[in-house]
Amino acid sequence: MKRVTIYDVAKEAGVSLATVSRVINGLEIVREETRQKVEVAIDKLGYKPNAIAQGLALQKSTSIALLVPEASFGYTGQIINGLIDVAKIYKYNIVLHTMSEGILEIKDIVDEIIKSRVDGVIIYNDKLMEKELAVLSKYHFPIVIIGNRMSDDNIASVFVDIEKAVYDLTMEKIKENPNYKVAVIQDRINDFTTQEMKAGVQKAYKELGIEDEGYIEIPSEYRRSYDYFTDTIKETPYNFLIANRDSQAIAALNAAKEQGLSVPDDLEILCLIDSKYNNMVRPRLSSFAIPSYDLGAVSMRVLTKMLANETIDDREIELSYLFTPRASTK
Amino acid sequence: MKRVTIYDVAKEAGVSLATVSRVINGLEIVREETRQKVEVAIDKLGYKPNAIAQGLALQKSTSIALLVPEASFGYTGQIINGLIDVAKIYKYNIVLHTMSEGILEIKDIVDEIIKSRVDGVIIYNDKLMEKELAVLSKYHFPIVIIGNRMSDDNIASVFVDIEKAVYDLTMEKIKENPNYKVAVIQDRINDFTTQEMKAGVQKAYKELGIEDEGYIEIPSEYRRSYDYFTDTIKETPYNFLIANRDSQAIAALNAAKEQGLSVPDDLEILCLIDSKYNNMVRPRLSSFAIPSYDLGAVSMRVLTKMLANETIDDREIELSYLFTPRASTK
DNA sequence: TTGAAAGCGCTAACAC
DNA sequence: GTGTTAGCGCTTTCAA
Repeated sequence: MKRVTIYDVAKEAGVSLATVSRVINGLEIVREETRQKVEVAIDKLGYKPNAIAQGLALQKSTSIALLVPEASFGYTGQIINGLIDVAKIYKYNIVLHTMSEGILEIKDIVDEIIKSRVDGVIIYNDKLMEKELAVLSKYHFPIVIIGNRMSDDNIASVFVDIEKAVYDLTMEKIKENPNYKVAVIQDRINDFTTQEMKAGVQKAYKELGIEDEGYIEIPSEYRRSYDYFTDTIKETPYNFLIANRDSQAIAALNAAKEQGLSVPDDLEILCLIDSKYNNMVRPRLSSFAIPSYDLGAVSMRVLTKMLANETIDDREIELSYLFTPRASTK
Repeated sequence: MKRVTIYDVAKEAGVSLATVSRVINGLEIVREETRQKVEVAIDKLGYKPNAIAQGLALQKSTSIALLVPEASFGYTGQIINGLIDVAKIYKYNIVLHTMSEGILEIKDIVDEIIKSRVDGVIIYNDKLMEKELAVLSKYHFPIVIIGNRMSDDNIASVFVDIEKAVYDLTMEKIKENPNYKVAVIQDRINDFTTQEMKAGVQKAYKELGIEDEGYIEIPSEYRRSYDYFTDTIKETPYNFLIANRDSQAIAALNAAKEQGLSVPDDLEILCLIDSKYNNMVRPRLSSFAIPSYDLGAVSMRVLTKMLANETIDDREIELSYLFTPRASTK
């Protein structure tokens, strides 16, 4: 079963391959009658243009790369869905790459990606700090970062201001009652997000003249945060715990309940990411609904603009979260 | 910033482009001295072979397509991780496609995918029935199906025998006590899996001479299975509920507890898919640990064999699950 | 409006 | 061992 090429169609229709090319690209300068002939031939032969050859001739691939951290598809999944929906509209394919734990530097991965000749790349980052991402600006290559705020000639970003979200929340709590103790729980998997959250609480406390308050580091001897909280939560000096992922908040929630604490009366718990599981635990988990689908969709849209050389008014796009109170907070 | 091509390298090194090609492809017939020159030139110019052009010349793209149902990345994520890890070894790129709810027939999607000139495709299916997948055999194109048992000249499959898993479990229960009532909960999102599960219970019951027993259909007026169970679970005639996803089992679990039933004493609940959330609810959820990472990894490995024209001893690869009892079953 | 031909960057015979 | 050259399938001037 030989693949049918543009030559076969041309021969079948009795025209030149240039004409066939014009027809499949919808150029207007083809006489209606000729177009008909070509279309009949295309149908008859079941011809599909070879995207690879088109890519070579046009110097572009109509595909973009998506780079995500490994194994975290729970949250990333929504981002990917948003991204794919927009990509479909603009007829881009998505090539998926994952960043395995510390095997390669971001630079090496991006080198690999660029070599594969995609037209652009979207990086979802919840781990790398700004300085690690700085190398990206050396590439003369369209890049969109999800998670961090940064921009450059060929870099745009889409993000939620986590630091501000946590700051606002903390402020609200300690304004009501200056002795109220708010703390962020370390998320070992997401260094970057952890730092953002930590900066948020600490900024609030600093304004009250308190230093280095509001951060719970999970000691490395604990493999699971559940074990840590089981050991410590009864004596925790905090009234309000902020976790990144739902699973961390649930771990704290379970430990608290099992150690005889009442949530939210003795201890309030909240997580940033809103997932369906937030509604499945008891008490139901309050959260910031971070618009993950939108993060993906907006990123892809921005990238298509960059690829089309459209002017982009803002290369640092902040999306807003929605505080969603449920039963785990007062 | 012009892209550097093989010609530039050839000129820089003072050799022909054929020699450069040999060097980058690691062919042995290049004199060491020449190789050095070429490598120096490559480094100096920062040359990377253009994968698109290589694809054209070689008639292959070294990328494969992955087709998954939309929005279900929770479980699919592990499959993707397995797949990517193996893909990396064999230097394949993965182009991600999703199957939106009923918009297009599988045939149309696969047509699109083939047009993009990937070397093969892996389809994760939890929805389509065998007959819907049958159209795939018309393609002269390497396909691996995850989920269903099927094979053909250019089709292989990797799956867990869900029907058997459910059958075995049901048998065990009703052998202990013939009056024990086991039921499978409909999963509207995963028609195929639902049918497999249903067939499993019903086969067991049929061997006892009981027809059409053991299946709970969630009426369409209920948007969430939680609401359905809240209304009905107190009067449920069943002792043992089998769900597909963790979220369904958790819904039943919560409803049961809230309606005053004790799990597992009054009612046992179990789900097929093992996720971290199984350990986070109380009582902890028993499950079949379906090896999702392995499903992905094995599929990719099989596909690489098909692409390399290696002989494959078995095109229908069954992976085994591991029953993982926790606190929600006796 | 259509066709001829060059070129996109690379591989692989085939010569030398 | 290395160079020459003909494709791979398509787009796009430039002529006709």
